Amino acid sequence: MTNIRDIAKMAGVSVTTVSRVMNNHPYVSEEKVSAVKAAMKKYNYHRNINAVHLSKGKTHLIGVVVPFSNHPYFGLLIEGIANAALDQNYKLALIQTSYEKAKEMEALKMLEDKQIDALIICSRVCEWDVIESYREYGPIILCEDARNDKISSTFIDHHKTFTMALDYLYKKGHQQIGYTIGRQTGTNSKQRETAYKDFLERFALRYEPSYIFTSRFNVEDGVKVVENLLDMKNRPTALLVTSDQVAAGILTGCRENGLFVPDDLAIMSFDNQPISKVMHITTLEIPFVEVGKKLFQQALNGQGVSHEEVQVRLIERQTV
Amino acid sequence: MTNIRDIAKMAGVSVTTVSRVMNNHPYVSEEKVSAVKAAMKKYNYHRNINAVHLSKGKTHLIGVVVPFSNHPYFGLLIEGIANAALDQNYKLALIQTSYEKAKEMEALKMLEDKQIDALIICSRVCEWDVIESYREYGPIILCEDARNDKISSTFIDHHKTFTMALDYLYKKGHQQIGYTIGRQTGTNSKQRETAYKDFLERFALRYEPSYIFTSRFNVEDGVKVVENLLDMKNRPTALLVTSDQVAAGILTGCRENGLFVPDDLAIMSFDNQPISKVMHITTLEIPFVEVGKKLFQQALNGQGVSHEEVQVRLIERQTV
DNA sequence: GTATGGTATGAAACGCGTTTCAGAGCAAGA
DNA sequence: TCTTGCTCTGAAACGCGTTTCATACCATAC
Repeated sequence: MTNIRDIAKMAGVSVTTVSRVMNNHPYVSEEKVSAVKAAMKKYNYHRNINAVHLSKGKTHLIGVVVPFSNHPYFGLLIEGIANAALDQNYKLALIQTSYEKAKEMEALKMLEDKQIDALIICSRVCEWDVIESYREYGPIILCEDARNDKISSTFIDHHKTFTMALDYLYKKGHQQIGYTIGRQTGTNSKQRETAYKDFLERFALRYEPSYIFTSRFNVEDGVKVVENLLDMKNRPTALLVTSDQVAAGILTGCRENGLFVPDDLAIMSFDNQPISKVMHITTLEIPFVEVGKKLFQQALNGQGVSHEEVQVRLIERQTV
Repeated sequence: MTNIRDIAKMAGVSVTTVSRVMNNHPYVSEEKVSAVKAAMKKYNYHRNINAVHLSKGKTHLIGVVVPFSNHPYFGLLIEGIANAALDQNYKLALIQTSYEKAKEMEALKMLEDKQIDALIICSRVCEWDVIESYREYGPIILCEDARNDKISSTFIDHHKTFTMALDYLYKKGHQQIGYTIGRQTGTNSKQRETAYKDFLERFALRYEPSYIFTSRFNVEDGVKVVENLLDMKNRPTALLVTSDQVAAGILTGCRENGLFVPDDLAIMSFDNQPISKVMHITTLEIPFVEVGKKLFQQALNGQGVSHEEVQVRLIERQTV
C-alpha cells in the first residue's frame, strides 16, 4: 500500500504539501498540486482513514443507541438521524441494546474510547449518573425530557401531550379511559403515568389498574389488548395508545370481535405512521424527521447543554 | 490524556508489557500485571481505539447499506445483522442510500479507506462491475442471488419462490394472477418477473400488463392498488404481494370497498411480519434473523466467495 | 554437560496523516 | 530603505497502540 510519504517522494514534494493538497489547503502552487494529484492517481493512492482519525482525534462517526431497529418508532428515528448525518458527511454507528444495560455501557465506552464523536441515546436503561459520568468524553444526547439535567436532549413533553389527549377524550364524553404503553420505566412512561393520574384527580375519576396495559410494543400486543378487554366486566370506553402499531392491532382485534370503533371503544394513538393513515386511526403526529435532525444537530454542536422541545400535532381521523 | 507510555512509566515497565496486559497476552508476571492495572486505574487510562485501528489495520466496523431504515424489511435485516454483529463484538456503520448511487459509492469508498472491515449491501443500485472493482479492498456481501458472480451473497431464489407461490395460486383455481413489487430493477425483481412470465407461458396464460403493480413499498401503496383494481373491468382474482406492508394495505382497502378476501381477491404475501399474523395474511416467511446472521458471517470470513441460499416457508392463513 | 524450549521483558520499528514551526521569497505600504 | 504581510514549502514532532526481534533466565531432555 502506498502511503503519503511514497506520494511525496514520487511527486518530489514534502508530505506536508501532499497533505495540503488532499485537504484543499490554500498556498500550494498549481504545479505541485497537479504533480501530487498525478502521483496519487498513478499509484492509486487512498489515504488511510484510521490514520486521519488518530491524528485528528475525531472519527466522523455518531453512535446511535436504540433497543431495536425493526420497530417503526426507532426505525423512523434512525431514518431521521441518518438523513441529517449524511448531509453533513457523518456516519452512523448503530448500537442495538435490546434494553440490556451492558450493551448500553458498551456504547458509552465507545465514546470514552473516542471511537465515536458523539452519542445519541434514543431510549436508555442506564441511570442518570452513569450517563452523566460519561459526559466528559463527548456530547451525549437523549431523546427524552431532560430539562432538569445536565445532558442535552430533544424531547416531547409527554405530560403535556398526554394531558391534551386525555382532555380531548374527556370532552368527547369519555370518563373511562385507559392506556397502553411499552416500557413502564423510562422518563417518557413516567411522565405519561403522572399525566394520567393528574387527569384522573382533576376530574375526580377513579383509578382502575386494569385500564393500564403495559409492555405493548407491536401489532400483536394490540390484538392481545382486545382479548383482555373482552374479559372485562367494566371496559374502558377509550384507550390512549402509545404506538400506531399497537393501535392497528387493537383496531383489527376489535373488528374481529365485534367491537365497534369508536362507539364501543375509542382509540387515540401516537406517531402517525402510514398504517394509521390507512386505517384511519386518530393519532398524535410525532415529527420524526425533525426530531432526528435536532438530535443530530445537538450531537454535532456538542459543547453546551441544550434542550429542544418538539411539538406533536393531533390528527383527527375516525377512531375517536 | 494519559497514553500507554505514561502508564508504562508509572508502572515501571515497558510499553510492550502494558500492551500485553491490555490484550491478555500470556508471559507477563503477576506482579507486573497488577502494577500495570493499578497504574491504569489510577490515571483513568483508556486506550485510544483509533490508534488500535491504525495499528491493526482493522476497525471492527461492518458497513451496512440499506436504501431506508424505516421499512420493516430492511429494519428486520438490520436487526438480524446487528444481533449477529454484537455477538462477535463488531459494530455496525449504517449507510442509508435512498437508492442514490453517490451514497452507495461512499459506502464503497469507506471500504477502500479501510474505515470499515467489510460491507454488506442489502439492496444496491450500482452496477456489478463497479461493485466488483471494490472487492479488492475487503469483503463485500450482497443480499441477492449472485451465484453467477464473484461476489459473496446470501439470497433467496426468487424465481423458485415466485414460481412456487404462483403454482400454489394456480392450484387453488386462479388463472388471473397479478403481482405487486417495489423496485422494477434489481436482481430480485428481475427474477420475479422472469418467474411470472415463465409461469404464464407454462400454463398458456395471457400477459396482462395492468396486473403488475410497481413501486409498491408500504401500506399506503397497498391501498392505492385497490383503488386501481376498482377501476378495472377484468380484475385479477389473485395477487402476489412482495411485502406484508403492502398486503396489509390491500386487505384494508378491500374491506373498505366491499371486496371480499379471498373470494373476490386472493392475497399471497411475503415476509411474515407481525402485521401479517394479526391480519391473517397468507405469506411466505423470510427468516430475517438467519439471513442477517449469514450475511454477517460471510462478512467476517471474508476471503473466499460463497453463496448461501435461504429457504422461505409458506404460511397458510386466510387470504388465499 | 549440552541441546532444546518455554517464560518473561523491553527497545525499536511500524502503521500514517496532520499540524506546528521556521524560513524563504516577494510585493505593497511607510 | 525598511517594515509588514502574504504566499509557498518542508522538516520534524505528534497522536498512540501493536508487533517483531533480540535477549536472558530457567528447566527439562538426552
